Amino acid sequence: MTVKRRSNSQDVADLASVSQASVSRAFTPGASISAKTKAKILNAAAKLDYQPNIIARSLSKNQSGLVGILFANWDHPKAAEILKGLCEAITEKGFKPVVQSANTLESVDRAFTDFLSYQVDGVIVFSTSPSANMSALCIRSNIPIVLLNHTAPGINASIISIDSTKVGRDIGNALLERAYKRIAIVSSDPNSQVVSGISDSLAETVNQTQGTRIISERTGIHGYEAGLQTIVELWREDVKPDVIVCTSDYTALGILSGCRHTLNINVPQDLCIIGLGDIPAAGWTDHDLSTVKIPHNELVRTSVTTLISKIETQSMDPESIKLDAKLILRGTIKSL
Amino acid sequence: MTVKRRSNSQDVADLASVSQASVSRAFTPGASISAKTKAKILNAAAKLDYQPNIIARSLSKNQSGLVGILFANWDHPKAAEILKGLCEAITEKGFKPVVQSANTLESVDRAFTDFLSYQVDGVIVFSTSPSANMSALCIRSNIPIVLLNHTAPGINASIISIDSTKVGRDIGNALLERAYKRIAIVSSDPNSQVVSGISDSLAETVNQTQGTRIISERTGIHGYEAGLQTIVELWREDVKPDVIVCTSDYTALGILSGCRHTLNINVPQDLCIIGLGDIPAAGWTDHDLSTVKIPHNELVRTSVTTLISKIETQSMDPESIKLDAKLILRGTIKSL
DNA sequence: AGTAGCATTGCAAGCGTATGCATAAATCCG
DNA sequence: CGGATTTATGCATACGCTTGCAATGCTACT
Repeated sequence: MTVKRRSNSQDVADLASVSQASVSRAFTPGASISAKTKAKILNAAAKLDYQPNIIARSLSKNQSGLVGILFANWDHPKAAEILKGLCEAITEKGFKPVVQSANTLESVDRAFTDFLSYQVDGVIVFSTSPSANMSALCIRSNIPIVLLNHTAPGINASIISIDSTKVGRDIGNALLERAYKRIAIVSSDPNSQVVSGISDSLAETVNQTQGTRIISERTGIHGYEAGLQTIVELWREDVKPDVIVCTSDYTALGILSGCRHTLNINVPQDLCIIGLGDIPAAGWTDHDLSTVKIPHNELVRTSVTTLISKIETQSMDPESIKLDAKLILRGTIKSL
Repeated sequence: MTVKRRSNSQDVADLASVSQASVSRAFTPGASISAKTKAKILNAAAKLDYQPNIIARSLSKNQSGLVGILFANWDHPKAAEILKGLCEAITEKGFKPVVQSANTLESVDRAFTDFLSYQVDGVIVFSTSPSANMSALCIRSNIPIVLLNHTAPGINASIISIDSTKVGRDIGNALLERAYKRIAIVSSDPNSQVVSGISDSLAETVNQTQGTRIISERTGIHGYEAGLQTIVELWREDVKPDVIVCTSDYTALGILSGCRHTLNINVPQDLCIIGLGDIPAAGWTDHDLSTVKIPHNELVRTSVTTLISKIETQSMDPESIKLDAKLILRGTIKSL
């Protein structure tokens, strides 16, 4: 079977007896063309099943309409939701998302190179751990970049994240009000700026009150099973915490399960548990986990809006936007 | 600040004192070029921070290296994992994934049009409910299309899915062996071919044994809360099921929770519960849900491999591949 | 009617790369 | 060493579109 060639603007022009340039203008919003010829052209185009070749358009307009999404944090409980949001918002703005998965540092590097090859107009990065080369890549690339819920020191990119300082303060205050004393922090990624922002501000808040303090901090704990194991270990210590602040809901649920089924710890009387993320399971009556609701939708939309506006204004000035995350108190913290 | 223009092959050619054509060849694997000039060119390219403009390449090669992913089923528990797998496999093959979210029928249509505009070389569709226009679009588009775990009647596309007939038979046999009698089927999407494949084959299997039968079938039930509610409703009926086959683990977990905490139903003695998907929570000791493990990784890899091979061989012949899904028996079914 | 002013159209030159063809250089073999 | 063959390079064109510029057609006003 012969491959049927896609028809191009010249074909349409011939059929409509106009110049190829007019066909182009018929498909360019706001171009100078009379209603009559435009109709004639659209008609012919429909007959030939023609639609503009965006690749070719990109070449002459020197912008591809492609937005790169560098996605590293696939384990994030809301990964799908976030990616969906990104893709939809990008599409809505008239661009197309090109997704690149990146786990290792080299792959980040390669991903950026690839993006540049594809002439993407901008890049959104979703990754918890910052990468050293990122900074260099941003400068070299000369296209706007937005980091989603993730900061990196001295980077030439816009940053959209939650206000982790406020989250830490809110948690601290909630704990102080309820006279909890000994706080343990359990986190996954030791390099996450959001996590360290929360714990720093939490520490600062509770340190103002005599007798309340952070007694231990564990990192690299990730997921339900790891949580289960962690609570067992923590409970072997001489000084046991009466609060566990956990930077992942899944881990927090593992801890909670360990308390209830393995160790018979009375939650929330003897131990308060606070997660992060507000995954659906956190709200299930079985668990009723206190947690922090992260405004993913807003984060996502803000990222895209910010990026696109930078693309359209050709601006490279980095911007930093912090959104509010709300502390949700459920059954795993004493009620006042 | 003046925008620094990206350097192009001509710039490199000038710097290396060769023709532009040679630069092109230096970046084309297998092209006719001497090692010496190639080195000289790569050297110059590095100095100028040059890399080929793939958009321009696409134009002359008449293939973009883009693969469209039409993703509708974002609620799928493994959505992120699947999308990650697709993106990585596609990248690995030297292509780039362009992701398009599609919920409504019109958006599917628009997505395809957009894909064609972007000259994608092939499309992978992940969606449970088939769309009528899909078929027409496939034919019109003249590019290979692969449907992932989703079939559609008379469609001109390759289909990669689990062997739902075998799953239904396996479940049926497991139930017969344990002398369960009254089966209820609870499913989410009434249009899913995989779901109907399972229930048809399950019905066929159990119908061979006197006294065992499917007593009710409910569709449109989706998620944990819906499951909770469904079991309450089912338990108000005169004839109660002693098996619930549920085409989503989340829903199954909701049902299970309802049994244990609300209705005090003895699982698995009085009621057997079987889910679909084997999400992590299904394996948690709290739940210990019997379910069907779907080989997502294989499905994903097979889809991509199939698509890419069709792209490379320019073949449009649809292919249908069925992979095995394993029934996993845990605490929610009687042990033999 | 004549002309200034504007809206519309066509012409042609790009955008950055690939590649067929012709030519030049290198290699081989007797 | 010379001619035949292979390999390397350059030239020029094509890919499908946009857009500045010039030419044309039209409207309105004096």
